[in-house]
Amino acid sequence: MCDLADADVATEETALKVEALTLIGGVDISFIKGNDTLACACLVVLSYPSLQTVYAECTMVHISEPYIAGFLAFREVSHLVDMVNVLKTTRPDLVPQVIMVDGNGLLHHQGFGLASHLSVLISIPTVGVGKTLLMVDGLSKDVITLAERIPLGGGGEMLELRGNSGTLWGMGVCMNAKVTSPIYVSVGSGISLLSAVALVRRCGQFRVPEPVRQADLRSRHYLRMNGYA
DNA sequence: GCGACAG
DNA sequence: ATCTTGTCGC
Repeated sequence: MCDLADADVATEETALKVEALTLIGGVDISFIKGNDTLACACLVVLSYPSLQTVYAECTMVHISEPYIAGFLAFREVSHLVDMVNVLKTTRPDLVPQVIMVDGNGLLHHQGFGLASHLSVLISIPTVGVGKTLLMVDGLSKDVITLAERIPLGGGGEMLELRGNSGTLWGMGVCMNAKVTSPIYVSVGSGISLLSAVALVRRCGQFRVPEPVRQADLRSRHYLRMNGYA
């Protein structure tokens, strides 16, 4: 028996071993209440496992595509790709081995959400982290209550997100016993679901894993600091 | 037709 | 996504 929390970060040959994991990235885009075309994109890099922010960049971006559930990638990826490319040329020493995205990966109508798009475009593994459940393949709110719940060390648990077809789209994850509402973890690419869940659970005690949380906090802080909110 | 709908 | 006050708990 092995504790899930100690599992490798991937099961493929190109396995990203935990021992090799030193940097985790996080991305998020925050919007302004009355503005639909101006937003702040943020990319952060945290040391692992200490979770200290070693890089944080915020940039105002022009949003040209509307928000349509299922098409989030068309609205946000280009800006996220830009930020990663800046990091690659500016601080190649801080390019993370994996990036957590505020959006789904496999948990998507076409099995290819924002996290999947980003991963492919930047050639870096990603983990999709959704805060609300995207109903796909028969998934619904009650699936959360009927789902098979697997207890995790630390008091948390993960809930299988299985659709009518039997497909395992992702996992509902509660960071610890105190967190009631789960986040929805799904594979972007370059990492297995169980490894993604194990990794997410090692990213703090808040409902949202630290990399995504930091990107969220910083992008919002940036907007306020520059007189938008 | 109706409901659901990541951020 | 964003708008909001107080409130409960470590």
